[in-house]
Parts: sequence; C-alpha cells; structure tokens
Amino acid sequence: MNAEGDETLHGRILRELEGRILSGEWQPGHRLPSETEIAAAYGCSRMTVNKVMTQLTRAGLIVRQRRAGTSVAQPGPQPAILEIQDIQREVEASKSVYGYRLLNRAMREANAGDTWLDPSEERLEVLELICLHSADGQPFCLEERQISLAAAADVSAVDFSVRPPGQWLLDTVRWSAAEHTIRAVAASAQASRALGIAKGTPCLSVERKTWNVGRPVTKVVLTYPGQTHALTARFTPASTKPAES
Amino acid sequence: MNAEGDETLHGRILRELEGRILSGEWQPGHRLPSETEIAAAYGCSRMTVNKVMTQLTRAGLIVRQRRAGTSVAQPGPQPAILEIQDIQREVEASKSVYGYRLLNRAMREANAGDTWLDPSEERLEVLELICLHSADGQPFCLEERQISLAAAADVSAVDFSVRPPGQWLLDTVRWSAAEHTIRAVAASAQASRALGIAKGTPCLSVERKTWNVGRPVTKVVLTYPGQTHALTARFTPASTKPAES
DNA sequence: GCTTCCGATATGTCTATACATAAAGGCGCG
DNA sequence: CGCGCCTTTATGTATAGACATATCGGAAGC
Repeated sequence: MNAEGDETLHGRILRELEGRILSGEWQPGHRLPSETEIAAAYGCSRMTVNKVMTQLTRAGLIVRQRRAGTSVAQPGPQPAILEIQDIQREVEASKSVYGYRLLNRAMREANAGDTWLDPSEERLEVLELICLHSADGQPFCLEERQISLAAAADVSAVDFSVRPPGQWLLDTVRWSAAEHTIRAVAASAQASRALGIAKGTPCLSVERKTWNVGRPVTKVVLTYPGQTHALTARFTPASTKPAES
Repeated sequence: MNAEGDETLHGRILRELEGRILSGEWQPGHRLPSETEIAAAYGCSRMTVNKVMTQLTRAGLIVRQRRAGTSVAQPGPQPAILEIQDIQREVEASKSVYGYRLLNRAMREANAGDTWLDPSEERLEVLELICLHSADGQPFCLEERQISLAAAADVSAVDFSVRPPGQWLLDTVRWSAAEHTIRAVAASAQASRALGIAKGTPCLSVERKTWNVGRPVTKVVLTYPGQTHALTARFTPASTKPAES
C-alpha cells in the first residue's frame, strides 16, 4: 500500500469528500450519498466511511441526521479565526534578528487595581515585569506583565534579564484557560518612550490573561507600535487542517 | 442507557481523559496507559478507545508513537485563537439596537490600486460600498467594501440600502479561503467624519479578503472607533470543544 | 565491548457484524 | 379523509478479530 498510494484509505476518502465540498462542487445543502453507497464505491466497509464522516461532522463541513441522510453544511455565520504568534517566532519569521531587554522588575502586594486577580484570596504578591522586544535593533513590542506568586511561586527566584517571561511561563506553569483582548490604543507616555514613537500614536494592544484551573496566573499587555504591525491569519470555512499559505 | 448516564461510552472516556490532561493531573510528557489497558479498565474493546485517542491526537492534546506509547503533548507554542464576530451579532450580543446605513455605492473599473484582485484578469468591474453600522444610534463601525463582479455577477442588481452586503454575500456567494489582518490605524478624514471622532484617533482596523476557488471575491475594511471596541476570545490549550465563557 | 538482529509491544488501519435510534413515508383503520 | 402505527432507511455506537508497522530493548554474534 504505497508507491504513489502512500496513504490510508480513510485519508483518501476524507480528502476527496472534503475537496468536493470546499471546491464548491457540492454546494451547501447538497445531499451526499449514504455511508453504504460510499463504502460500496470505495470497496470498503461502512465503518471506514463512518470514521471519515464523523471527522467531517466535527469539522463542521457536513450535517447529519438519522434517516434524512447527510448534507453539506451551510457555512457558519462567523467562521473567522485568528492565530496569534509567539513574539520571538513572529520576529524571526520575518527574517529579523530577535532582541530582548528587561526594563523593570518589581515585586509588590496586589491592590484594588489588579482586577484580573481573584479578590477573595488575600495577601497576594505580584511580580511586575516590563520588557522590550526588538527586531533588528528596532523596538518591536512592549510587554507589561504581572505574574501571581500564588500560582507560580518559583518565579521569584528567576531573573528575567535574558529569557522572556512568556517562554519561561509556557515551559513551567500549566494553563487551562486564557483570554485575549485586542484593542487599538493611543501610545501612553511610557509606551512612546520605550518604543521610540510619538505619544498618542495608534498602537495595537494585545492583552492576554491566563488561568490555571480557575486560578489567575498572569496578565500581559503587549503593545505594538502602530501601523508597523498587523495580525494576520488565513483560513478556510471549516477545514480539518489549518489553512496553508 | 440514559437517566444520568445519557452519554456514549467513547464520549465518557474522552471527557475523562481530557479532564485529567486539562486539569494538570497528567502533566505534559506524562505517559498514559496503553489502549489495551484503558480498554480493560472501561471494559470495552480497543477500537472504542482508539477512536477516542484519535480525536485527542487531532486536538493536539496527546502525542502518540508506535511502540513508545502515548504521552501528554507539550502545550503548543502559539495556541492562541481569536474568533471574530459578525457585526450585527456583535452589536446585539451587547443588548444594543443594531442600525445600518449605506453611505455610498459606486461601480467602477478595477485599477492598479486594487492589489487584492488577480491582475491577470482584465476589464474587471468592482462594486464599491461604504456603509455605517451603528449600535443604539451611535456609530459603531465603518465598512468599506469592494466586490468583484467577476465572482458575484448578481451583486449589480442588489440594492444594499437595507441589508448589509456582508450578510448578502454570506448567503449567496461561496468562499473557500479568507484572510484577516488586524491593525491599529489613525482615523482617516473619511473615517473620522463617518464615525464622529477626531481625525487621528486610534482605530481598530480589520481587513478581510475572501476568495472562491482561488478567485478574489471581496475585500472589506472594518474600522472601529478606537478604545470603544475590542476583540475578545477565550480558549483552552487544545480542547476539542470551543471554550465556554 | 560493540554492533546487529530479532522478538515483544503498542499503535495504525481495516473488516464484518450487531444492535440501537430517529425519522420519513406509506398503510390501514376508524 | 385523517389520524396513528409500522416498516424502511440511514445514521450512531460498539465489538472482536486481523494484519501492518514502527521501535525499544535485550540477546546473539563479532
């Protein structure tokens, strides 16, 4: 089972059905053959076809109903998804040299302004970091991060002057939920100084909060100098694989 | 097979394994029992377990290798995903009254500035629309859209004074690929006038290009007045289902 | 002691079969 | 003529068995 046919049977069936749907050959609402018919066409058992159909269903490409049969799904109303890259990766993807610098590191008690923390827990300590990421020596992104010591005790012993906290956290602390918020903001005094731009310049701000089993771990605000940076993503209606460029 | 156990067997196995991974009980790298052992534990056949494992693999929660066995995957480096809502939906989700107004409608020949179009095709006509979406009477978002007549001939007969073009397109024209770009921009003269804000105010700009089988269909730029709008998404590392709020 | 080969192990794929369940459509009875 | 039941169809779930294939680890041979 190889030479040119180096492919599993259900892999082939999946690709062919997917192709007919994504290419538009089968329009939304089109009724497709029954499992039994497809199985006969490929000369395989129904279970094999069933596995494929299950995957297509999970991907949202088809809709199935008992007795009524299977039909191509209407494209979802908001199928848009954007993937946000890791900063170092992002810089190096554009063939630039990545640079990192720690601007500030401070430990403090949590106060009323830390709305991302659970207010029920008391006497929380927070590590506050301000870092600058650069590409080819030019300021690329300002990172303002807060880490809860309750969720990551080890963090107090780490010196973040060489390695960005984001990478350390990813390797060290589990996270079970996260939230992203993207805004356009005017550069603050601090941001304009660090990024070397005029105060009030439009900047893209990405805020990320992370939890571990309900407990807040970290909050980070990434500020990208305006106009020079954009978040981009390509995708297909509901494909089972990520969109290729 | 219901009452409280209203659940399929492989659904239960999936949830339980997923739970142990997402909760952190099984850390990344943790070797999990073989299919045969799990099957024995649940008193089911290996095929049933295999189906579950396949899904967990597709979701990126586990890594499998022949003979070596199955282990919990390292959390992906950039697992961040953002879902962008349809505008009317977005407005109504915040319990505001949605409003729509067509500001301009013009047909013209494509020119060199239309880089989103395929330059090989000649004599292309483009429908250009400018619309304003509002929430509770306040300007919410400015939409500047171009539609290729080659990809959607019917569009010339449609009057977009009542229904937003985005909805019409979703229902009428197939799309097979799309690309999103998010930027922070300073409000242009036109945007500031339409949105009732000062020129130069930071705005969130979402650009979406859509193709149908390689042919450009439409390009749209949505401009949201700065600071008042944000894109938000919640998610879990690599769950098989979307994150619940 | 080092390399090579081989068997044990765990996953990957596929089949044939069985029974459950939902629903469309036809049939019969009132 | 209309209502409800019942058959038929198609999917949903699960099983047991078979064979393929990659690879780890130890045994055999140099």
